[in-house]
Amino acid sequence: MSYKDYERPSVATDIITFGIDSERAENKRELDNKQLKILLVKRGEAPFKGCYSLPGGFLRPEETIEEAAMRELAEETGVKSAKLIPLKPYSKIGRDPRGWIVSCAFMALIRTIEPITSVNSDAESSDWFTITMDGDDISIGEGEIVIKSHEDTAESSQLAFDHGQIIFDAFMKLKDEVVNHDIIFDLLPEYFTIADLQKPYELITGKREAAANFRRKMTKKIEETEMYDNGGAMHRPSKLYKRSSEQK
Amino acid sequence: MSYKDYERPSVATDIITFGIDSERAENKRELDNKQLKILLVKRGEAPFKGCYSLPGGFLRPEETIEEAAMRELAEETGVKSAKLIPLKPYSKIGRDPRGWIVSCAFMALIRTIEPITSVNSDAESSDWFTITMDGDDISIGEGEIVIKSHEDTAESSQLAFDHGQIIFDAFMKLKDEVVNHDIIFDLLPEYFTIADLQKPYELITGKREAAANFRRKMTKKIEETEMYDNGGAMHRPSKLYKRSSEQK
DNA sequence: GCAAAAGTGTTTTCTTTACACCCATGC
DNA sequence: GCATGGGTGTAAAGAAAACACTTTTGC
Repeated sequence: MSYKDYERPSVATDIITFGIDSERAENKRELDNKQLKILLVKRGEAPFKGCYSLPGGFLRPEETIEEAAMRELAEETGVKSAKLIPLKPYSKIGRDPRGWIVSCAFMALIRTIEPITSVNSDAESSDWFTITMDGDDISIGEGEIVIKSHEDTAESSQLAFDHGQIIFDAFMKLKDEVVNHDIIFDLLPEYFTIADLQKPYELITGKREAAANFRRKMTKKIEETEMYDNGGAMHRPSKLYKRSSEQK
Repeated sequence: MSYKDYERPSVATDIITFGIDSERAENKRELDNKQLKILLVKRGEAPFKGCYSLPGGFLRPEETIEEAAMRELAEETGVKSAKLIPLKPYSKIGRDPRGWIVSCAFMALIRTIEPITSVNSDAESSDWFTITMDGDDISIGEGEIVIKSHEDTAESSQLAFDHGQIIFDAFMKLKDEVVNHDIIFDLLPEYFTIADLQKPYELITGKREAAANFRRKMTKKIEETEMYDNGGAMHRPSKLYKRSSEQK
């Protein structure tokens, strides 16, 4: 019996894209409001029509899964440049009512959030949603979607398929990677202030850092430049830094 | 156009199994010789007939990829109990000469190395091979197979498919998990001495640890028992410890 | 007694934390 | 001047590394 005689599943990929959004503060004294956001699409077709889901789609011949993930992300959301990090395969029986579909999930990290440009036929609309963590529970948007760590996350939300589980797993992985590796830099533009670094760090790890100490912890990993940033704010302008070129 | 109209790849899984092997020292004064080993099978059929490869096989309907991995591991090598950790999907075009095959790779950790019992038709024989790391290069067996970090690992060895790459990626992941999480305990039996803990730790991280300091670093994570271990060795017997029950 | 490993204690060094304080900016 | 964040200094607390030393075992 050859391997070709086995039945084959469809292979899909789902992508959870993280980005940092900066919103100008109303008060010119204060810092920009930063938020961690993820990219969701509203499904325009069954199954789960009207639900939110992660962008994704099916693997095609002559492409790797990474290429498929980048292609789907661009098609459904217009995002073209991202760092891809493999998550894990999701293959539970019945996870997709359409049939036997295995999804290889990826996390994508982008440096700047651009307004959504492109939308293809599968998706009704795609948009950025704020994601926050409180303890081990995750909330998306204005409290619309909550993923509790100790529940069956696939069922407990307005999210399609097992995407609640994927989002939960991804957030935990992101947190782990930020703490143990230097993946936070993949969420920042080339030049950034130390506050640009600290706020996202805190949003993801869930821990407040003392500014003076955080600065020292990071100086090993960054280089200072001769540029300054001050969007007309009423306080001392901040030096711009970049990731140090060694030991990347 | 429905998703069903797309061509589908075959989905496989490959499993890299790590275990710690203890060999009685000849000198009754000395400690057991411990080695990190991985499980390879010698391929009995084309392609790559005669080459070594990771155990693995195709995903079947009505099972998850994790279940497929455990099933294939048991069928090809007799290993029945293991902790599975997802690696990543391997999908490069042409990675398998038989056709379009995507492999979801897993790492499996076992607590005790048993002699190989079962061998199915696909594999000519399966066996444990010592794996060592020197810098970023990895050697398998008695210097028979070497995987260099900066070469095209898929080509440079007697390993089938892209399994050299998978083994390399897995070792790096194992090292990372041992340093940053407490995954070393999944390679040990329930009760162990501190030396049982230290030697594997050093083999995987590639760093020697001072015994007194290593002990202190680990005491937070383990509990002592009232049992002692001394295989008739000419030195003070060691207390047996177990992983602490909290914060697992 | 001897060699080897088990285990404890102490000192030094480095890292993390907490907190006080000065600097620069726009209004 | 004032509020706010940028940035430096310093001391205390905690963790990691280095090293000396005692304990226990089988022969």
